[in-house]
Amino acid sequence: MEKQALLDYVRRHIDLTTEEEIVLLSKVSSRNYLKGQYTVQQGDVCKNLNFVISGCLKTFYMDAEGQEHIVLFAIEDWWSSDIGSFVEQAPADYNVQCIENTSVIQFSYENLEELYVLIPKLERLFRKMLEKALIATQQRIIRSFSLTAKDRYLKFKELYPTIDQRIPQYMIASYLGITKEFLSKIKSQIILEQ
Amino acid sequence: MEKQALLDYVRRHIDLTTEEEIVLLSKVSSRNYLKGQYTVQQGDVCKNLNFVISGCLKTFYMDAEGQEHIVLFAIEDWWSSDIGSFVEQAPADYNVQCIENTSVIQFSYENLEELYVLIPKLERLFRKMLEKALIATQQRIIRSFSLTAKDRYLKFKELYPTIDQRIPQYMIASYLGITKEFLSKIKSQIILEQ
DNA sequence: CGCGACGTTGATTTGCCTCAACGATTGTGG
DNA sequence: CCACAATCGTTGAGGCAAATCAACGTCGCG
Repeated sequence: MEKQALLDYVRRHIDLTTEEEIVLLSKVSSRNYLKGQYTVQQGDVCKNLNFVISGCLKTFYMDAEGQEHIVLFAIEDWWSSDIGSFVEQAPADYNVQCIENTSVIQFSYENLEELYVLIPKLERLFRKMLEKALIATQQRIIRSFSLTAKDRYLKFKELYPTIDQRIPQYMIASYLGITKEFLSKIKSQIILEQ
Repeated sequence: MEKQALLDYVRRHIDLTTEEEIVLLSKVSSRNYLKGQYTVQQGDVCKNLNFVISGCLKTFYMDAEGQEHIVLFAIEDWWSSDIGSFVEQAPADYNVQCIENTSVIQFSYENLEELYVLIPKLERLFRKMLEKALIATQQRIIRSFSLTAKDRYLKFKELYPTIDQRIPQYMIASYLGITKEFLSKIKSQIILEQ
């Protein structure tokens, strides 16, 4: 069942006893979303931290002009939430929406706080997850400042080949910080080159 | 002495017993750097996580054209390191350099790993620190995509008024992802407006 | 079939960069 | 105490990457 994928993930980072694994699973729940559904909306408090079993989500900011700016994509084995809203239990700055039919394991804020007490090793798990997320996010800032749009796109394909093939181009453009028109021009230019 | 500032910081996030505080302090060391000195250089393995007591550091990436791109500034009560290099104990992508004479408390990689075992509560402290860092870094990406250079500068001044007054403009320009010339033009434009 | 979602292409505009020259300030050694 | 270099900031001319706007193409689906 779906929770097995979560256990596999956890076991790659920390060692839990069988009892601890049972406690962990007793405090999470699984949920399915349809393509297009939101798991968080700007202004709401983000109640869950989601571990993605299958499918794909985007976390995005909607600016004053109605433009979407994608903070991150999440696919299998990734975490998805408005983390600021979740940890502060404050209104969300971002929207999180399913790009495909999506299955997740949910940690509610209260249950996760309980779990940290029941299984202190989980602090370590999430510390490591956050380290990775921070490193990746810093690298993305550097890429956005030191590379041209074309090179950012090529790097994106290199880093996330599976995502590139699954989602519409206009979302990739948003993630890269460019318009869909310009990404289209970049792609035709790349095709001409080879 | 300097280590008091670290204790104050720790106490704001977790509760340690007196014994634990003593253990913690026994595993860290304080160090002073002069303006211009590096705490990490690109290619070296980052051996320490630094908690800033006084002074200011910049973490930056030097690209193929020799241009600096600033990942973050760190002042009093902030953490400074190439976190990717530190957690993987792998060659650093970034340089960390002191912009002022700087005093830090250092956690060596080995001592921090020991400390996580001796005082598991520290996992929680660093989890929270990383949450904050990730949230701030995500917000910076959104700002860099949704705001003009001028608005990013105004936001920077709003978020980090003390940093703005302490460091040369060309570093702020680098942090904002623009050239020093263009920041100069932005500033003169702002002055004209009021 | 026809509509909506997504992608393409071209003309024009613009935000920001590059390059170059020129201050202003500080520090340093003769 | 002054020359001078180094460091940092300013200003202007010209150029380019990417945005905007608009029109059109394509495909899947109710």
